[in-house]
Parts: sequence; structure tokens; C-alpha cells
Amino acid sequence: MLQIYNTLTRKKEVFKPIHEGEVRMYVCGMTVYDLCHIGHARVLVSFDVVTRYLRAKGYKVTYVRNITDVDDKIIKRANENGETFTALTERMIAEMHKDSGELGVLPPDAEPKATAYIAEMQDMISTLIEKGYAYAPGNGDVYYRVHKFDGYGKLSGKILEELQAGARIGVDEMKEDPLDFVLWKGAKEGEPYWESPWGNGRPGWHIECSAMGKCCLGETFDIHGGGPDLKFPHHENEIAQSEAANGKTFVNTWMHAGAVRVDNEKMSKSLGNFFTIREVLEKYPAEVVRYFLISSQYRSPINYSEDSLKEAGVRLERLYTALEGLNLDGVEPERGTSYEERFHAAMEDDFNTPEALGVLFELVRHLNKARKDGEANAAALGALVKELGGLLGILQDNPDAFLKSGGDVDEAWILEMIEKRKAAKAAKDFAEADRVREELAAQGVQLKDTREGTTWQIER
RNA sequence: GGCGAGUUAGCAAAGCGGUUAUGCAGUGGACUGCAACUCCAUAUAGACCGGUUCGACUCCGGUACUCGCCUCCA
Repeated sequence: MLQIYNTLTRKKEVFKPIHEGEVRMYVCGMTVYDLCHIGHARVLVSFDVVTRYLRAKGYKVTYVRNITDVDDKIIKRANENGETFTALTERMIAEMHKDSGELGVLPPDAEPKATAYIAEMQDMISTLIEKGYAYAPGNGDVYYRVHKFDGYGKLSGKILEELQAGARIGVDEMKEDPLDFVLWKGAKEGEPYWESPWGNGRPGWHIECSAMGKCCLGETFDIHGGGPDLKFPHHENEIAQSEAANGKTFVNTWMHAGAVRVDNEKMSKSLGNFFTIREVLEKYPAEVVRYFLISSQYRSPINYSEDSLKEAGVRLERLYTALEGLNLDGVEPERGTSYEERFHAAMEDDFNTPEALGVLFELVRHLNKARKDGEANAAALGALVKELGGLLGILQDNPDAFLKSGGDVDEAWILEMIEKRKAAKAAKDFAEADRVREELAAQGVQLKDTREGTTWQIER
């Protein structure tokens, strides 16, 4: 029985999709004006695990992850670069796809861009105006009348009166109330624009998700996810827009990933303390980065550090080492073990990946012991390790390839050295054998003697 | 100030009202020519103060501290 923590109700709930056997999920994606950082990676990987697991449970999942391809930051950056905003966004979308692919994130079923849904957004804005939830004061902007919507604050736990205190109205704005937010933004000189009943302009940020969610998944859908900082105001505003316009519950289950921190502070663009996925991938294998991201529960904050990445590498290495040399082709996974059962129990408890990994390590110890009793049972256990790892998006690489990766050493030379050591050992010249091993170790190559001979890997 | 989350062994990170989380690191041992891998054993926990209970890391209350949101941010 799958349970998911719902931000809206602040508790774990038994998950029950609207249509039996189907899950419709929308996750807020990227604003494409720069490279993705590790915080983005966490959202990508967390919801990738959710998708993989739901599919493994037999649900037909429709996963939509939008792209914000027009907004103030994009326009600003494009101007700084002296390029059109579309040139910038196209480039960044390609970079994002590259990064997410490296991290083993499966592509979503749909990836709608804001600029492709301008008409739908305008329709929704018109509806909101008709119903009295929005107004166009005549300066080219359209605003949402926050006080008109009863449920405002229900997701983030905000109280209107308290929000009021800090709210301000910008100089060019004509809001009735400081809390009102923009649905349509009149274009200034030189800015990209679309024609509209309220003048040339572009959509506000929040309306795109309301419009695209409706178009891609319907007026009410099962899961809406995103990063921790989107809870307010973004998701709160989405609820206000969609529920006012459609007159229906927007989303049943709201899921938010935890923040990625650096030195115990949130990693964010505004603090400037972020690491891009790109730069982290230069130092660590992508699967290690992914392992790091799933090594704590998706809602917990996670601290980015060299140490934690290093440890993720060592841990993943242990898992791969267990699979090393096993021929899993066509091998049916061992069924009926408590490991499999406990792994699923962990995942069904709000996608508890650290606990699931704990079970995987116990299974691996069992497998390592089973190897001594012959290949057959070990392979079946290995197939189970690989199957369960697949639900997390790890352990699908060739173990040998993983263990040998990350070094910059000529394999022919290594094999030559191994032969040299073998000869020295045969001649009982252990000093020479050790010298050869140390020479390899100096290059990061670690030798492992097995019954079948000597293998090697790159030391982490 | 308002709202929310958290504080677990050297480090990371889970579950659980009574019985080993798990991984890394440490210690002892097996294996090995010696190592590595692997296996076995083992020490080190539950911020603080109260309460409930036969029994609390786990439930309740309070205190301290940390973090997040309240402004663009995944």
C-alpha cells in the first residue's frame, strides 16, 4: 500500500489515483536561462524515482515536466549575451537534456514549453476576469485578486493578514492589493511580446503551470511536484488560478523535494553558492551523483560536500563489486526473499530510498556469501540486486565498466603489469610483485586477486 | 515577527514503545606470500528538562539550537 506525504495535508496518505491504474503527474521544471545546478538535479532525480516506482507498481504514468522559456531572467540574460531569448532558451534546454540524461533521468512523457501555450493561458486569464478573480487596470498588466479566493494559503500555511505586512507594490504596477500577483505582464520597449486583449505582453510565471497542467493532464490530476521553494508563492498561486478558473480541485497530492545545501545553507542562485550539474559531473561519475541524491529521503535536506560524494562513490562501488563477474543474462531474479519484500515496503513508505538502500546492502552481503556456494544462486540474487537497483535508476551499468571507470590509465599497460606481477609471484619474488602492485596503485589502479586470476579497478 | 521542518553513534542516514538499521571510517579475526575484495566479530547513539508507561531514541509538554518559507529561486 503506497503512502505519499502530501504537502497540502501535511501527512502521509494512502495514494489513490483518480483513474484506477493511472497516475497523472506534473512537476515544475526549469527556467532555462542558465545551466542546471544540483538543486535541480535533486528534483529531477527524486521525481524520476517516483515515476520509475509507480510504473514498477503497474501504474500507467503520464509524467509532465514543463519548461519555462520566457520570463524576466531569460530576457535579461539574453540581452546581456546579445542574443535572442529563443537562442538562449534553446541552448539551455539542450544542456538540461544532456545533464538529466547523464543522471539517468528518464525523459518525461511531455515537456510543454510556456511559449507554446500562450493562447491557453490567455483563455484562462479571460475566464478569471469573467469570474471576478482577475482584473486589468489598463496599464497592460492583468492581476489576480488574491482576497477573492477563499482557499488562498492552504498549501503553504500562510495567513493573508500576515502576508500583507511585508507585501509591496512595484512602481509600475496598478494592483488593488499588494498581495495580488501578475497573470499577464505588459511588454516594455524591446521586450518579447504576444498580442492579447489587454495589450502586447507576456504571461506571468504562475499561469503557465495552471494552463499547461490543465491542457496536458486535465482540470484535476493526481500529483504535482517541485522544489521546496516553489511551495510559496508559485504553487499557492497555481491553486488559486486553477481552482478559481475551473471550479474544481486542482491537485490531490502535492509533493515537494527537500533543499540541497552547501555548508548548511540552501544552495540557490540568489546566494550564488550553487554547483552546476556540469561541474560536479567533471569530478564524479554521474551514477555516483545520482546515488548521493537518493541516499537520503527525498523530503529531507541534503548537504552537498566532497565527502558525501566520495562516500556515495565508495558505497556504490560495494554494490557493483557484488555484481562483478556474475553473468546475469536471462537469469530470473530470486523470488520470495525478505529483501525484496522489505525493499518494496520501504519504497511504499513515501519512497524511502535510504531504507531501501539499506535493504539492498543486506541483500548484497547475502549475495557475497552465496558466491562461495556456486554461481547459480549468486546470479539469481545478483539479478534481484539489479532489478531493485533499477527501480532507483542505479546499478544498470556493466559492473566491470563501472569499477574500471574514472581513471586515465592505459589498460594494456595494466594487463602487462599484472602479467609481470604474476611472473614475479611464480618465482616467489614477492618484493618485485609488491613493487609492481605499488606502481599500479600510484596510478590509482587497485588489484584484486581472485580464484580466477587477478582483476583490477580504479580506486575511489 | 508569522508559519513549517529538524536535532540519532567519528561521519552520513533510516526504522521502531521492549529484540542488529544500513554504509563509510575504527578495532579484533578469517582468507591472502603480503595486500585488496569478501566474510565473521566488536566498540561508539538518540540536544536538554519534565511527563505518560512495567518499559521511550520512538508518545506528550517545555527549553535550547539549526534550517527553510514569508522577495526571484528546484
